[in-house]
Amino acid sequence: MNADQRREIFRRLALSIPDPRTELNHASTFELLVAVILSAQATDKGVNLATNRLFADASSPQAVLALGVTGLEAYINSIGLYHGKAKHIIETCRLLIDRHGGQVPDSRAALEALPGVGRKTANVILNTAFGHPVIAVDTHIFRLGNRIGIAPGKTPLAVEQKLTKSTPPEYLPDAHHLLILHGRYVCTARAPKCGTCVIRDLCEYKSKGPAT
DNA sequence: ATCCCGAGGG
DNA sequence: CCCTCTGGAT
Repeated sequence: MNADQRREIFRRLALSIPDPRTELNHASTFELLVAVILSAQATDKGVNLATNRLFADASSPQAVLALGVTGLEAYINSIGLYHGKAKHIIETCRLLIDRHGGQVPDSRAALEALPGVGRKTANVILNTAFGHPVIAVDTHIFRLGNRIGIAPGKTPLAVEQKLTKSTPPEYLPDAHHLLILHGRYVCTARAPKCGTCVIRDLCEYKSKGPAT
């Protein structure tokens, strides 16, 4: 796939997705961090259902820490992997207070030092909250990179590096959300909606059905 | 490589 | 029923 094709793909995605932002409910960077930790192997819809109640009662590191693991679990036990996530979030709140004055840090190293925060979550915060031109490679973007052929790679990190290198600079800030939303609603894991896909003719996926 | 682990969709 | 959902820690 060449540079012109990549630019055309992002141009069309930007036209079809006018508001490329996260669908995770949040009113602060701290709330976004908690929501992104919860979103691992879970749907945004399910996360929002839990965080709507959680953030109404506890919207600061101090308030969430005060809930304790068991108290926090009561809000998030409808989400998969909730026990581990509760422990991580409580520990993360403690570190935010002890090391960062209760604020969410804006460096990759400091973010990845927080329990429950790996490269993907750190990249989401850096991009969404702090405007850094980085691309968080989640399950959707990993799938699209390989399926479309825009950034094939065996690991999420390999896909991220190819995307970072090959994405037209003007699309880098929004690339993460353009790709993830396209993956969520059109280029789905199970039965991709190739019939209504705006980049169908530029895609390398071999199993496309007939155009509609 | 394996474990964590609930809800919704096909 | 099986697969998938904005992964991370061990």
